[in-house]
Amino acid sequence: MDLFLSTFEHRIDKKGRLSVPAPFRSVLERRRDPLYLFKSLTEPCLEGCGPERIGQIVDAIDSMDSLSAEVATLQTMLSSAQEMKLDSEGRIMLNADFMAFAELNDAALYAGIGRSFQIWLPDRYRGREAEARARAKTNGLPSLRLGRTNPTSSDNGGS
Amino acid sequence: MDLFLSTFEHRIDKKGRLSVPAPFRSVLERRRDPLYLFKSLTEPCLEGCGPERIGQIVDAIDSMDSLSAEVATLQTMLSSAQEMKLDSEGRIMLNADFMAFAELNDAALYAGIGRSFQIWLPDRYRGREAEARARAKTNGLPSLRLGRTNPTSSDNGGS
DNA sequence: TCAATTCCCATGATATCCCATAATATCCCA
DNA sequence: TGGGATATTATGGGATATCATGGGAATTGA
Repeated sequence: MDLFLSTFEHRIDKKGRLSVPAPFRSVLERRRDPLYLFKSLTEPCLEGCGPERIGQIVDAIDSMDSLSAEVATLQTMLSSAQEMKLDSEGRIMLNADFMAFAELNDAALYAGIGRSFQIWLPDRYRGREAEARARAKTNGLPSLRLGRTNPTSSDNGGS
Repeated sequence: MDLFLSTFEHRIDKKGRLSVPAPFRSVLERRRDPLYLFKSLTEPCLEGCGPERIGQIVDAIDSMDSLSAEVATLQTMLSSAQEMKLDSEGRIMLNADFMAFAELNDAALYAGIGRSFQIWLPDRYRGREAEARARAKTNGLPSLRLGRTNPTSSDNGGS
């Protein structure tokens, strides 16, 4: 299983182009997956993933009551989602909406979080990381049960 | 699986013409599908889709009690549906009924939601989006029961 | 005949393609 | 193991194609 891991900071050039980290590209290429980006529902960042997650959202909508608030939320995700075409150098172009939403200007930080990754304003990401580490020190770790999954545990502490 | 995703805002010119976003056009062209529009049953917007969705509605009606209120509702969708012809530049012309229903004047916002898309008055759409995002922040994300791939997975926090 | 469409062409903005380059990482062989 | 040779990567810029949009002319239809 190949995952999106580690962080990378890249420049956004005058034309709005942004290189996708080569390790992320090779994950997608190995799976012959296109890349999708959408605006996070909860944080000021963009989310990147492959088609399977998009498909899950589409299927979930079809199986739910179309008048529910949850469907509206999921539709909001899809309406901001976009299949990104990479140029021959492996770069994407962020549209104005994406740029404004994550408040990006001339640089972006990729943070791999397993099955998906996020794109942040670099300074904001580093601030959040510091906060998260401080919280871990005072509040202790979230319950993480690693290794041999015992029968009842829902594995992948995800996200 | 090619889907209608992302949002696009386009101008409606003095002649009433409105460009269909190129990515939406290429989805339809790839499938050699005509484009259908109809008035949403639940919201002040237009819905756009290919023939398969129209067929689903027809099938649903056929399988229901023809005297039920639901059938009358679904028939309303069909009776407002119209096959749109695109001009050589990929534009459609909205009739007066469609324009009035969605309260459009000189601009329209396309919002892709997977297998179909919607056409909104831009400001109204953005208001709805803001509401949905606020709701997601306070109420949390809909629990995406991710596929049938892995019955034990607690969804790893989507956005 | 008049109004409303449809066809065709023009145009500016913008995305995409293709090439170049510098820095870094990887390879290879002594 | 070292160190030069080679490949990869991120980045930039000019040329080209695509797209949204607008307007005039031809065509339809009542």
